[in-house]
Amino acid sequence: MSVAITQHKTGRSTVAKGIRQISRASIEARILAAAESVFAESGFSGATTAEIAKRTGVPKANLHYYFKTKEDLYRQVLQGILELWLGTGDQILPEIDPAQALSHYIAAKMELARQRPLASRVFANEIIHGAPQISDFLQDELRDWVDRKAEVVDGWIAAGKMKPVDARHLFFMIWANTQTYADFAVQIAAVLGRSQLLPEDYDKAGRQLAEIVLQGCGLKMPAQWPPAE
Amino acid sequence: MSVAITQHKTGRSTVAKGIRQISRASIEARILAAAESVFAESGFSGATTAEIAKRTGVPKANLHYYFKTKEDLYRQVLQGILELWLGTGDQILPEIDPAQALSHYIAAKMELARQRPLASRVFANEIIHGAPQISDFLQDELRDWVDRKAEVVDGWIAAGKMKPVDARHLFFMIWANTQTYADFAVQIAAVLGRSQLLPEDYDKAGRQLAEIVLQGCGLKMPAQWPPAE
DNA sequence: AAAAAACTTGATCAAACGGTCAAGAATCGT
DNA sequence: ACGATTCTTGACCGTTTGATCAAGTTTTTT
Repeated sequence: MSVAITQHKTGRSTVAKGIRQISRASIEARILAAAESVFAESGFSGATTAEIAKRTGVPKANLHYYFKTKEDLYRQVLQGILELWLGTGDQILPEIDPAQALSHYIAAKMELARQRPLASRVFANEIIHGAPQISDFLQDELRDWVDRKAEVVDGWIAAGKMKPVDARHLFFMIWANTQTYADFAVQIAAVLGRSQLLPEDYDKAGRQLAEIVLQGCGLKMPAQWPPAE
Repeated sequence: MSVAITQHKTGRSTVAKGIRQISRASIEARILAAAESVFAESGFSGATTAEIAKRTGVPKANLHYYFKTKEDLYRQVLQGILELWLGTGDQILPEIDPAQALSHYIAAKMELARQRPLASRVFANEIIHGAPQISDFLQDELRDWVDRKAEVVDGWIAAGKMKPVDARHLFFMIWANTQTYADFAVQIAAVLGRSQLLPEDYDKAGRQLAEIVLQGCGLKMPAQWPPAE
């Protein structure tokens, strides 16, 4: 019985603690989402904690309860974005067909630009202003990532599967092109005479980028576009 | 004699006025240069008039004598940058060979990224944050520019001089790739394991971009790279 | 030479902002 | 049930910043 009670108690408190954790995680997530949109719109300096609090729907003091400083909040927003960055490119492996791998990567990056343009803009802003918070990430994780992927590409080239190109600049090309449709969306929309970019714009951009990149690497477009999961 | 005196006076005053204008233009140019670097580093919100004044070497109050407000100064910095933007691409004309025209354009844009990275960053920052100051430019001048150039490209395609590609997305591709080496220089340098980008990096990037773009358009690289003026 | 115009600059101000605090409300552990 | 912990919030504070001003200096005009 004491065991039962203890179990009951333990069960109750565990559930309660679980609920509190979920609730805490939930409000933190809401703050982070609001912060991402404000940082994307205004940059780090232009963003105000008051605006982030307002979009979250909590008083400013409450926001500072969950995130000590604005910089702290900004770092955590960036953290989530960096995980997105390295999360793509899992198909770039020696045993995969290069045309398949590259078109898959391009499609995934373009999809990210379409679905998470705010994240892309926060990232871009951070880099443009000298990457004060993420220079370690760039020099360590990202550089390693590129080194590994470049080895794969070089392997394809050595095996005669594609034309010789500089693998690193190839990645820069794919990054630049896909991110430009998130970061510079207003410019592209203006030139296209639209108020905002449409799904078909991203689709066309991704397809043409894949066509030109693959062609430039001496590869054939896969029959299916966008490539299957 | 009165004529001579008058001439002398007029001469003196004209020269004096000329000197004053030159002097005024000179200090304004120094302020604009300092402002460009501060806006590039910190964005519009992050930039302070105190820092701009400090880099110019004048008291803050003096800066406000020449430029009424920070926004005013920012607009004039942008103005100069927009003129750079439209100043390239003069070789994209119906009668020019497409391979020649495109490789020339790519080289010119890459050269701009190398020589005016601050300008590129100020521009990028403005666009990322919604282009509050230059949406008119994007919708009018830039859109017209692209419309005209796209017609030229479409003409080349119709004449069978190059493979059919979407001309607008082709320009977006060139812009994205060249500007990325200015805007994201710290990221690219980090991935390449350098402290900063070297001339040879820009050179390699430009050459590979031209190779891939031209190949993608079914064109041959010109014998000479970078192309002659 | 003297009045007018243009320029310089230290001091100052009001607004905005990041962050704190204390007091209270809600929830949790036992 | 009740003390302890966690959370909420309006009020408040020190700093930063864009901008102004007034007093003075230099240059220009006549």
